[in-house]
Amino acid sequence: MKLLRNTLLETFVTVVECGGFTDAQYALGITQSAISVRIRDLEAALGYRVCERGRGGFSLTERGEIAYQKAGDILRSVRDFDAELLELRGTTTGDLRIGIVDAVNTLANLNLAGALKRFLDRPNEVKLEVIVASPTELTQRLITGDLHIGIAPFKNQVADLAYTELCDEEHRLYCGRGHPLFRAPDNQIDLDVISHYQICQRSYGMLVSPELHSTESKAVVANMEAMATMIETGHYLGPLPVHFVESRARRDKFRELAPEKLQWNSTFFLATRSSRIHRRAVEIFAEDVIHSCKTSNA
Amino acid sequence: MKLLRNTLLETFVTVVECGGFTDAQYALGITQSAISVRIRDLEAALGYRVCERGRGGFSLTERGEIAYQKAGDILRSVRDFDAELLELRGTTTGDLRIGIVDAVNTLANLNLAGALKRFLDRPNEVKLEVIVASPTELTQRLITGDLHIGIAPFKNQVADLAYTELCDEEHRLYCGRGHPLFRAPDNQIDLDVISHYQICQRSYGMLVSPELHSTESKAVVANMEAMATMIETGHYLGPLPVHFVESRARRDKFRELAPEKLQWNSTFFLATRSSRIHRRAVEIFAEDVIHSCKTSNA
DNA sequence: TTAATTACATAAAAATTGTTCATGTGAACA
DNA sequence: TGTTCACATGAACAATTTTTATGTAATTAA
Repeated sequence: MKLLRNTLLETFVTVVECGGFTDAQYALGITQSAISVRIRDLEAALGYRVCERGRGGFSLTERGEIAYQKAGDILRSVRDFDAELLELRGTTTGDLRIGIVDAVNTLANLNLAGALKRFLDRPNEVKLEVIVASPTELTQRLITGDLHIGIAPFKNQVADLAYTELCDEEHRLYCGRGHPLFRAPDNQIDLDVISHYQICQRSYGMLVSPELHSTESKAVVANMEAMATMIETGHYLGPLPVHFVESRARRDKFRELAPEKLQWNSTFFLATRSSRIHRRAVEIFAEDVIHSCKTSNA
Repeated sequence: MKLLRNTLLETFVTVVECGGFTDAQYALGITQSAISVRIRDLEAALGYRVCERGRGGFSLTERGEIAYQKAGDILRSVRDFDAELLELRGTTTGDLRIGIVDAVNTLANLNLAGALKRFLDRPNEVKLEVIVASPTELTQRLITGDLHIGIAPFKNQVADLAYTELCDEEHRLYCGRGHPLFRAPDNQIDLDVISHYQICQRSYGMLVSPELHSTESKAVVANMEAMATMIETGHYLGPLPVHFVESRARRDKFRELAPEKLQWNSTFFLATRSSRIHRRAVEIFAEDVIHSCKTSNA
């Protein structure tokens, strides 16, 4: 590398260490005449002679001695400087603010924890920040630049953001222990029966089954844990992601209703700002998420 | 002179400081295309982009920011190095970066202007730079080599720096026109009375009168002008250097409080790095300051 | 004393590097 | 929809650096 090109000083130092021009030409890989010219130029620039040479032998002058010491010092710090700037080539720095919806940690296909591990395992100095919010809020904060990356089932996609499809999340309708339908036989449950009961909805309108659309719901919830709690009361039916129920050993507390007829998917996307050029950390983490998602689905 | 020729870094730093290529071409005295090529080469050498540019505006990338900081550092030390080697020739050259606290220009005993005149009157090619900062910041920048000489009331002296005492600065407590004490007769003012009023303090803890220590102050100020302004409001008492008040024809706007009991000194020092061998310019200017200080006190 | 050798200097030619000029491009603005 | 701005790019030219070839002075060997 040659950020600070410094032929004169390097030549001088090498010549001193080789004890003359003749040996230095091999060390430097140039001809003896080139060295002669370089030393002449150095002395012209300095305004004084740095060494005595010729058939009589090689020796530093008094000032040349001082110059040699100082040249060694500066060359060392220049090399350090070069190394520091080059190291930036591999290092990722800065803040990385990621926004997700709640309950993604059990979404096996997405494997967010895996992506984070992958990202953090590489050498970097990134400061991570993860926030949980609704898709609508995530969209807003991505546009303003408040977030760098959003992971959610974005249903209404906007032009300012770029979306990459990640995986599907399967939802079914559940009821809790105290609910009239909890012990009802499967064959007695159909859409018509279900429509007689209160349904608890998620507050952002993307997890609503089209079949249940007509039912007016009195309970609205903005969080997966809250939804589970509402269903556990036995007063409401409600949709939950399958992975959410299965991962928490709660199968005995919930009952799937008409699993053949009532199941629907929401698609998860990774979103970033499309306009501005991304920072390395953003690009790399996006790749990590997409990679770990593919791996999980394979 | 250019012992360490370094067009790329210098171009980069200049471009950053000019906020784009277009202005930098005048600062550097080359065409815009040359700049474009140089920045391209720099980025090729580094392996990453250092800045975003174009019609959309100029901005450093994340890494570019770091590179810019480091480049500035190395360029400073390279200039110092050049100057050191050149001084062996006999003349004084290079950068001389001096740091002072604010409001020293009216400190008669120090006579900084006199010292500068004396220095500049001698034949030399030194490029002067004077910056104003708090003693704490000056200490920091002296240690890093960012500054060559610091002049301030250094209270906490560190081992890495060498201090030479220069002179004392006398402080007294003042109030402004609108203040209740402004027209109070002298014999009614004592420490007890004073302690009932708000006192505005300097943010670096060296100009606080020991007698006033107990009083809790709600106003803190980092600059002498700001202190004067606060006192002029009539809401605060505050310490000011005597020379500051007297030199500005402001005696009628301020009133000294208990001048016999409340006066205290801060001692000004000249500080340089003790470890490293000084450059001629540094040594000579230090001598000039000390000399003009002695002359003023005589 | 003279010839050979060593260690470097120098001039001219060749190669390399850097700069300018003229023109192109794409984003933002009117 | 065209214009302008800020930079990119290619070709021609200029400057610098290196090599090649040769010269010179100081030693050393004969």
